Amino acid sequence: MQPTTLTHAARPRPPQRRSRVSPEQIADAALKIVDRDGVTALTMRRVAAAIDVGTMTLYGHFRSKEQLLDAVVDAAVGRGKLPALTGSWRDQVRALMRAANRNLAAHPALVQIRFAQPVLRPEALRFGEAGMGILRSAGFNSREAAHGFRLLFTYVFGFAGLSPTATLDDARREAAAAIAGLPAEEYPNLAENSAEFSEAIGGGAAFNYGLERILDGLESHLKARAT
Amino acid sequence: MQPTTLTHAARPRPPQRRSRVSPEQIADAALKIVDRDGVTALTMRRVAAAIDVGTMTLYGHFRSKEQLLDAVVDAAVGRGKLPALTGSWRDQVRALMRAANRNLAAHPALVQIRFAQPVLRPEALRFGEAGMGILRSAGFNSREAAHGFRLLFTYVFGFAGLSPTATLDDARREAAAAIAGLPAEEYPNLAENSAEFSEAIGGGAAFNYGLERILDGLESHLKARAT
DNA sequence: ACCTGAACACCGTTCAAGT
DNA sequence: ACCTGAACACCGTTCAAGT
Repeated sequence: MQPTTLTHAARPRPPQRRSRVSPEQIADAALKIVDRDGVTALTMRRVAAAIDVGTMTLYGHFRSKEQLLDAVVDAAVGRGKLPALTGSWRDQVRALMRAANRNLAAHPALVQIRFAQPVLRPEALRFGEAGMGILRSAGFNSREAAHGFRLLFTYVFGFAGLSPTATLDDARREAAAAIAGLPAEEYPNLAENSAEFSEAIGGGAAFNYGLERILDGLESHLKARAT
Repeated sequence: MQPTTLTHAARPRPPQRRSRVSPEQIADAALKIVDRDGVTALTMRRVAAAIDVGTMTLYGHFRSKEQLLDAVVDAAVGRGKLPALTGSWRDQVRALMRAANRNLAAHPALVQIRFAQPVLRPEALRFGEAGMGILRSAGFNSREAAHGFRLLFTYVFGFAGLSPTATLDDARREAAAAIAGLPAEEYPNLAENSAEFSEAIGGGAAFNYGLERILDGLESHLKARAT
């Protein structure tokens, strides 16, 4: 857009034919928008403007916005590397799920995208591969490992999806305020445990409590089968 | 719109001043659209057309589309009655969660709406009230009950969110196809357990397996605390 | 060959005018 | 007082024209 002065390259053809954009550049720009302003802020026009390109140029790389969203998921998932997996199966599952939770927390919009369209792309399936491997090695049979992984995946995913978009403290205050507005006779248990209920709507302690209960449940199932 | 002939009411004032619409009528019409065509099909213009009213009339009852969505959630949640709660705490929690799962399955769009905006409305909080009551009575302390309910809620919600929008069989076929397309050396555990992995992505058996593991985990925590 | 402005068929919502 | 058409500032995407 602005006149550029390239001192090191004085070629006969037009100075900068608009540096060709790659699909990766586009996906990165889209991910940045989505992380900063949420999934509703992601429009083709805005992505194009962010990389200083005509809107229609994006359609040379992606057939539709949906396909661009797939690429955004890939970009975000690929960025989160799997953790080192050592120790007991329980240690390994814990590490894997915490890594997934961290990655989803870093890219909250992933969850919303995931809901609109199931993600069965190679990058995302690495997570399933790792989980199935741990559970099979631990002694779960094929069906149990599959269901067990699904349980863990569902929890991690649901937790991220339910995580407040505002700050956690604000969300807790809102929850407490909502409970305070209820008739206490009709909602005695919420009224009595309002602070704890509001505290548990998110955060690391809540995540870990749930994860450990699930691991307890899987472990007791494994032991019951062994005897 | 069309000229109507009202034989039974020949009043001096205009024949049918456009029967006044209530917020409930609007929310019901919106819920019907959302259940039939998904949340992306829900537009103010379409809701208005469905009840044969000018688009702007809706804004006489709801300040914004977001507020209308809140009312849609209320309408859907209010329709699903809480089940009778009898038996052990485990029986009661199971019944409650299965009812919630059934209700979310009946209104898949609820999950998407819920992700966009936390739902802290009285109707929705009845579910939390019931859950907290059961867990407190079972002997969990305030903090444990809150975290335990959050775990259960997260699971039920996540399960519904991850449930395929297409038919379950189609989704399973797609998952199996995606795994078949992966390099087996890099994804050995998915390749070996492809059938079970695809089976576990949804359905009653998968839901129940996860729920029972969570209940196992909560129960072992309760017993450990008792000793 | 590659890029892209104009245009089309939609949105949610404001505003001013209808009755 | 209640209702609502026109208009505004947006969308995703098609199409035809630019280079």
